[in-house]
Amino acid sequence: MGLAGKTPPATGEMDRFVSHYLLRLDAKGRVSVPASFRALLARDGFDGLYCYPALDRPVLDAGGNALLAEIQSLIAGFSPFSEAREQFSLSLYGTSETLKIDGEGRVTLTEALKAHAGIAAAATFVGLGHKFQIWEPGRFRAELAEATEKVRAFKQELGARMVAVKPLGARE
Amino acid sequence: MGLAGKTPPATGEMDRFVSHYLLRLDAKGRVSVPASFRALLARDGFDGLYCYPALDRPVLDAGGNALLAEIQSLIAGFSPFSEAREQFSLSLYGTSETLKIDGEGRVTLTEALKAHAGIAAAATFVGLGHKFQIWEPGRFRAELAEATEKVRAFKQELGARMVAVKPLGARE
DNA sequence: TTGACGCCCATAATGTCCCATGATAGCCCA
DNA sequence: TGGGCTATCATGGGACATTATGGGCGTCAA
Repeated sequence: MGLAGKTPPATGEMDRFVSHYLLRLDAKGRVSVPASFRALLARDGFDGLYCYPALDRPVLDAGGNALLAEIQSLIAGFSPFSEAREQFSLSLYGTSETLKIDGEGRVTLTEALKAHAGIAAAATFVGLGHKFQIWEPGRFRAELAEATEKVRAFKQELGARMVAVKPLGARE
Repeated sequence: MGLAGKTPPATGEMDRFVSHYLLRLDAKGRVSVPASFRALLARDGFDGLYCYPALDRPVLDAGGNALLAEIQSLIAGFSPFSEAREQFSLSLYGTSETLKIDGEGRVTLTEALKAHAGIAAAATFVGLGHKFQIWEPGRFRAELAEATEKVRAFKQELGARMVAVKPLGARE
């Protein structure tokens, strides 16, 4: 599908995962998936939650068809029987879970998933646009601070460069 | 972005956020979004209010599709699974909120947003063209004074330089 | 049996919707 | 040109829906 509008978003609804939420796990190990995320997954036509441990950091990537499509295209980019393709398929598909979402909008993370992210009593769900991540709250705070610092530095550098290139009245 | 509008602006309507308004939060924490801003958001085809804490100052940036597009294009510049993309998404989308606008044109700022801007009892909405900002009134006054001073100085410098380069009023 | 997991209901807190009010600004018409 | 009439706006508050969370029971499999 194209970039142009599709299903008219309902009130305040978005076609991307945004914001972040801190949710607690109950005694049975269940966590509520934020309502806004659930709404997006439903609109995306995905029943359940596609989830896997991120390759290089202690966090879980999750989402619906949009995420699945991205992974698919990544793997499709490698030649059919290449070593790389096998490895990517194995590490992405092989460790993925399709979690069931119960009537109240909760999921139960597997032990492997929780262990990878270091999640125990609570989890932070963070929207990244086409997908979202699930972090151990403390680690999320640290990561957010670091990421924000990087973006800030980038913005300043960008701003400085613009001024250098267009000294006078560079109007948009 | 193009200058040409899409939907013909009605009488006195603008295709940019301009001017500033001081609005109070009610007991439930709601604030009215200035009517002229709402009209622009509606014309922009965005239902709700996209809002996030500014990177380097105690202010909130807000807007509709135009603002969203700006962020999206920044992130789209990084390759799908790159570290940079993940961090930019985390910081930009992760701290964003899509606030719902109620039937009376009000929004409820989240605690995180209010904390970042230092907003408690009132807020100043300031038009910045394709987006607008939400300030704590006192801070806005101070910032405005400072900015005005800077612009004044810059204008004088610019005027002097213009005279040197293009002696006679070369206007667009 | 003993869990692990599915499905159901209960509840407190929050968020959303709807209607009411006073103030303002714009408009029409004499 | 002035004077009121009305649509719009900012604001207040109550009623109701949704959310996150807790816990009860069966079922199916070790």
